[in-house]
Amino acid sequence: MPELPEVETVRRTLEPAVGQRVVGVWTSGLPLRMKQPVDRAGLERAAVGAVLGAVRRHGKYLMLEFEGRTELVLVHLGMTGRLRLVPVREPRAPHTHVVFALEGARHIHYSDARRFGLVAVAPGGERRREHPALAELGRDPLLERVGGRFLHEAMQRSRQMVKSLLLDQRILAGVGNIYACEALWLARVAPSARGRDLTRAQSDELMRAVRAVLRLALTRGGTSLRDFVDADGIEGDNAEYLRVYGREGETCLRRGCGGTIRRRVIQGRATFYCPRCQKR
DNA sequence: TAGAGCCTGCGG
DNA sequence: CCGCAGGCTCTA
Repeated sequence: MPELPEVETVRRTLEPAVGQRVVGVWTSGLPLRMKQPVDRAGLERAAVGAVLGAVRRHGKYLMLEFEGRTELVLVHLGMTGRLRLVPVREPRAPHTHVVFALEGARHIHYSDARRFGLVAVAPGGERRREHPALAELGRDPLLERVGGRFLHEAMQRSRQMVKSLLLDQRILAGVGNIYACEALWLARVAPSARGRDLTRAQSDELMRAVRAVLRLALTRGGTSLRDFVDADGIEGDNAEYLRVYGREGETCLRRGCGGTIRRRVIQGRATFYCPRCQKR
């Protein structure tokens, strides 16, 4: 479900909880990603009794930092994860796996039907990369200055298709299946092109396109195709602005193109593109 | 570096 | 019933 714009939308809507003290933690006991049970004792150590100091994000990961604590809570939404600020007496929605009880009027609920997500404890500050999930994370296109030169060089080291390289979180952190398709369309690059075959100019263009589609989606509160809602339960509007994703068989929206959008599977992921205006 | 696997829910 | 889903990880 969630790529960078959706995760950033959740981060922003979670901000009202900053400054509030955590008074308790509850976990369902069911395992999340890779059948890892949530470390309830770790969550208590990291959060209970402390004030939420900040909610940060890198790529698709959220980091909850607590004042005076050396550890942080790492959250990844997987495909169906939701992090919501709900009224204290609201019952837990189905598939709720973690609750942070705050001393104010609202609690933080993490729910995740498919349980592909992650809620874990990691070292804080500079040592956070010691957590395996963060160790190899690449550059965040909206938090760091990332140019076409970086992308171009990273792509030289592989012979994968450019679509797969955009999804590789070790290069750019935060791009997922929807925005990879959208950025490739915007940059007029075929998803099946080898990344290492892109010129430096194409890499510049692609990097600009990546940033553009992420930024635009963010201004619309993210893309809600089925599951995504922000911390207040509100859906994003970006789905109506997608140019290729999910539009198989429709006419290409590029002015004067007239091609027909196709769908093909690349590395197990549905890939939408216009064979007419996206170059190999 | 493909492919399977992890899970549940939805729509055809 | 079947295929499909916005992600990641482990395996051959």
